[in-house]
Amino acid sequence: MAEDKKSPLPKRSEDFSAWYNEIVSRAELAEHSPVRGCMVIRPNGYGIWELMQQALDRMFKETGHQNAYFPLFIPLSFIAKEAKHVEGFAPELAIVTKGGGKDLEEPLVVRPTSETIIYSMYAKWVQSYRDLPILMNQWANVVRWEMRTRLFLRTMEFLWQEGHTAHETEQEAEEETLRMLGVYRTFMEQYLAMPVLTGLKTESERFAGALRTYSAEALMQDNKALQNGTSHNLGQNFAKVFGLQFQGRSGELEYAWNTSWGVSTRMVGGLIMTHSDDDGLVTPPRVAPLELVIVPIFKSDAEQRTVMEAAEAVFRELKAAGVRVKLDDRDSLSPGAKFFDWETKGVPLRMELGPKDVQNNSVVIVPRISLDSEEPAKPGRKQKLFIARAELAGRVRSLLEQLQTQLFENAMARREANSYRGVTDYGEMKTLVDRDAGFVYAGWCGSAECEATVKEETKATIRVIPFPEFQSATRPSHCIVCGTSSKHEVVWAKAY
RNA sequence: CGGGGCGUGGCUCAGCCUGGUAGAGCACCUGGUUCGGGACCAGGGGGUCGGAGGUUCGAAUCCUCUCGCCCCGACCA
Repeated sequence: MAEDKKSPLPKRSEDFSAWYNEIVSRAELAEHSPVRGCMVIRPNGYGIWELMQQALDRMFKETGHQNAYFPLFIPLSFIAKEAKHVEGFAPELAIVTKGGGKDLEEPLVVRPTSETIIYSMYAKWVQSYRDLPILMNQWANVVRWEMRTRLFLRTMEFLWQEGHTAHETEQEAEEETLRMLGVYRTFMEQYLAMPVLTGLKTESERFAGALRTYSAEALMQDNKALQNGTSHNLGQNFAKVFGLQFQGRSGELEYAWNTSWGVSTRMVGGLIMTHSDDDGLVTPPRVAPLELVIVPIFKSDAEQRTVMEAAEAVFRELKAAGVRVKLDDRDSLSPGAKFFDWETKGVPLRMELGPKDVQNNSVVIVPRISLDSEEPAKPGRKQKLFIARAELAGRVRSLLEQLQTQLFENAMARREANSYRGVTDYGEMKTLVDRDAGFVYAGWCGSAECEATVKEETKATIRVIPFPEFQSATRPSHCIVCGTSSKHEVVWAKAY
């Protein structure tokens, strides 16, 4: 690397928080709005979100869901109907009390989530078991009055999707809850290249009004956990307060079983904190608004003509092959400046195209992170791949896939290297949590007291009671806090 | 809500202590030379210093009030 002429990014290892903020800013993903706690999502950031949306939307449709839209305003009385729900959301509600210059008869809540309005409507639509299941999703914005905010990770208004379903039986609802958690996991692994632990949330971390909450938890590069998506089995709690009833197969009236599940623009923050480095943003190709950028290089006018001609041909070829590609023809920046620019912005592949390449009928491609599957870089240099023009489209496709895979493998290796299994000594756990070691697997008796003790003493919380495939070969026998017999192996970590 | 910090061209900030009506770097515009890892030269445009009030011949600078933002702690996708 050359000496930075522009002020360098804060080092990830020295000030993670400043590093994160600078990446969001320099990659032009988002910025603060004039309103405290809200964010403006800029095209580079929104482009990532759009690709996330497209992939998820497809997956939701494939699992039988339809999109709909419910209103932003919810009568305050609706929120108040479900006791736990109000209790959970009351502190973070934004409430509209005036409209058209007059006090409203009933205050309107700006939705923090839409269970109440949606199930009140489902109640009108459902008569019989034949009307079930209802499988719907909505893409929307929601507002939760937060005290402290971070761009993407926690803002007062954020974008998300919320799936809401109604079923005939508890079992169907549970299957749906788990199916959608599985969809999230697949999406996070395959698109975000982000390994996640899935499992059950403890009672204290449960969604307000749910029977059970499941989540997908990822480990960020500062070894803090990020809850990246949740799926709730709501039981009949909302059905009962909104009269969501149907006539069952045997004739009597029954309450429907609901689920809800959501992921938000928080995932963009998770993406940044999972893959990015001291050179800037790193984006997995499948959610990269730009997969490849072509930087032409030339000196004389004659060179410019031949190089630009070749660059345009390459551009057309890749575009036709379905690659999200850009030709950076700005004449105000030197090639070197463009390299830095696109690196900061996280474009997966950079193509350098100069007179020599035109001569050789080849191109140079530099991947944003180095690929184990390719010729290693010379010491102190970036990995440079020389690719024949004839093989271009195919090689680009395969490099993008390799990059996607490499990112997932790197993230997985990092998570595993920062996971501690079989921890049985509370002192040891405290030490691990204190130095932000990552995920700590330990036994838990199931009591809220022990959970609260740890939270108070270490700031760590139970992220998840992991599904069997994530559990350790040897199950812990005792609760790490109180020493009585262990009910579950749980994963502890400090969280966002 | 408690603690800390900050509001000065688009951005980052200096000037404030020791009042004399604004500066730098970056960015931007024009022209030229450049171009394989952040180019250079020359010329140029742009701010009344968060807001209100006060002190003073004179306020970015001193005083009072006020608004806003950022960071750190208790809640949350």
